[in-house]
Amino acid sequence: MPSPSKPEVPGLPIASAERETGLSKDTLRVWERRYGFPAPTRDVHGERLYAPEQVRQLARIKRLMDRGHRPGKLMAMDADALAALDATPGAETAPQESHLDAWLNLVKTHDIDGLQRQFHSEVARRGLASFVQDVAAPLITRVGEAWSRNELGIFEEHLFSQHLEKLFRLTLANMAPQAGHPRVLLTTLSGEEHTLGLLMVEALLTVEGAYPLLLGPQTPIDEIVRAARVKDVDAVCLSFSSAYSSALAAQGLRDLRQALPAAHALWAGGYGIRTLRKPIEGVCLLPEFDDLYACLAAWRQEKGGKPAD
Amino acid sequence: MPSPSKPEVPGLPIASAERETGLSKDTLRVWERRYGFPAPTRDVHGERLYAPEQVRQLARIKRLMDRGHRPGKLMAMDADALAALDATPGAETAPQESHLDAWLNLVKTHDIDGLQRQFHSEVARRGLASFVQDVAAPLITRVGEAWSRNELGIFEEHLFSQHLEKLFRLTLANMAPQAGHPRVLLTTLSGEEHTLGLLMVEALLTVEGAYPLLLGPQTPIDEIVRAARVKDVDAVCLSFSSAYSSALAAQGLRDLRQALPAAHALWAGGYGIRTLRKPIEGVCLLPEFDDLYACLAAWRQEKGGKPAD
DNA sequence: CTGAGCTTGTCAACCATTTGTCCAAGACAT
DNA sequence: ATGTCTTGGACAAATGGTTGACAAGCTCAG
Repeated sequence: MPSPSKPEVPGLPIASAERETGLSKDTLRVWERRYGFPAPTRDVHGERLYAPEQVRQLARIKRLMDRGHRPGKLMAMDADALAALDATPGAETAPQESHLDAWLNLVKTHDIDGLQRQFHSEVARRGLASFVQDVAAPLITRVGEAWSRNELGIFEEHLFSQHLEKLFRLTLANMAPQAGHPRVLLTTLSGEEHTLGLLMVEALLTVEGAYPLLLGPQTPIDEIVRAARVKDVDAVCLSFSSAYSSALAAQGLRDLRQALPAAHALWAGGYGIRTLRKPIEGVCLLPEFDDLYACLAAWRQEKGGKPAD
Repeated sequence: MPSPSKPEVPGLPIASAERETGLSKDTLRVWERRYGFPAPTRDVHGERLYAPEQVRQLARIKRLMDRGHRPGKLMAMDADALAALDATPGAETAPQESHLDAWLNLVKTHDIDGLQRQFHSEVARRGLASFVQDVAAPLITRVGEAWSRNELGIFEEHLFSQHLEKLFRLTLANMAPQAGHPRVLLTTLSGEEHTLGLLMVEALLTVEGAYPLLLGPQTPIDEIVRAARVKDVDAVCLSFSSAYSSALAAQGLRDLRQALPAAHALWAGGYGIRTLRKPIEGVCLLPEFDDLYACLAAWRQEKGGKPAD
């Protein structure tokens, strides 16, 4: 049925071109007059007929114009040059600082409703990744400092942690499991109770299209090994809070590295390893969140696995 | 119910053809007179009977007209040429558009669970503002196009809208009411049923720290005026989908502007006003989402009001 | 930082064609 | 009678085309 000879569509009328490209009829005509570019054929009655290929190029030009390019330059380019220009991303955004103080006040005054709403609000506002790096992490630090300065009680600190945790669990539950790669087991060593670090890493991994497996805190080393084997993960990622002794962390990492088959990578993140000087054989240290991205990229390149999309 | 094998379908009367195709009786008759195309048989009394095949072709013609083609040319084509034209992709291009195609597939296959998860996931991933501009809006357009190409039924389109709406309502409910400025009343004029545009604007306003007041669709003009007065809003924002006639939109805006005290600003957004040429006195036209930001900034500067934080 | 000059989208004026709706008058069935 | 249908004529609105003008925005010296 699909005849080998293409039906060869004559072309789209100017109204269609306008709809498809978002360029007004006037503009289409004046471009033709000035630059000679959209050179549509004419039907028997002299009305314009734009070839689909032309329409596609016009739409591309429109997009580039919206990015700030000027028509005159674009018209002088051929299709290839336009395509090259089209593949260039934009800029990033910067975080805030004074905002954090306001939040600290919410914690101090036990305004849990306001806190919860602000959390949700901020996630929706800036996206999960930015929330983790630019809001949650700094805020946790601030709360810790405030606590050590005795401006906050344990009660407030726990309240804060619980609500932040609730937010992460709720948000992550709503996100698709993705089933992407790499598969990463998330846990902490015995003695490290803080879960928030794990949740933040889980969030970042999910956003990046990886497949995090949250095991919860305080898993004994032999159990971590068993879980890694059973779940066939690509990497094990441990989180260390600032309260954790860096010497203990180093020892634990060495022990785990020895017990864990080389097929599983071993990553470690969090404030607790910031003071570690020497690299540990076979362990990837991620003192900053950005290091996690680099680590992910490296794994994907090494594995040759496609980055999901 | 009736006999299972009944190829003997005499045809549909003109009233049915009108319902099926969306073309008025007058139009059907005048086409027959002028182009000779819909050539229905007649019953004993000389009344028109349209064959199902004809009705199908008429529906296709109607869809193509909605895409900017002119009736006269379409009538001159045979069924094959129409099918070819129907299948011609318009301006479909773009880098990450492949992503949108995946979503479109979810819609086509009624995978509502997957859709819902993907929605949540994407909001968390990129933040609400980016979701609105870079995902929801393009996706709505794509769904509309797919529908006009008959790749989607009305059922799928409604399912899609409902779930997207649900997402917005849930997300917005979780965000802080903010109580910021300006206070903006959101609604549509009578005849415009689409709510999604309003919800998207509500989302952007919320993110920007304004105070949106969602009134729901189809509010009569005098009621809008009353609501604006009672709720003491700074601006009224109307949304027009692409289905809304731009002439009607212009008239409605003029009428409302006249009835609305000058203290309330009047904004209008959506595809439906993209083709409006002349600015309307005292009305701020926002064909693109970015224009909303500019409009907000302008209002805040003019009012000298502090930007909420 | 400013002004001259170029760029560029929009609009007006005017014409031709297309096209949807309305109207008048008659036919027929309920 | 009343409502729906048919026919054909008339007409206003919309669309498309051409040419010319112009204001707002951008660029680039000075």
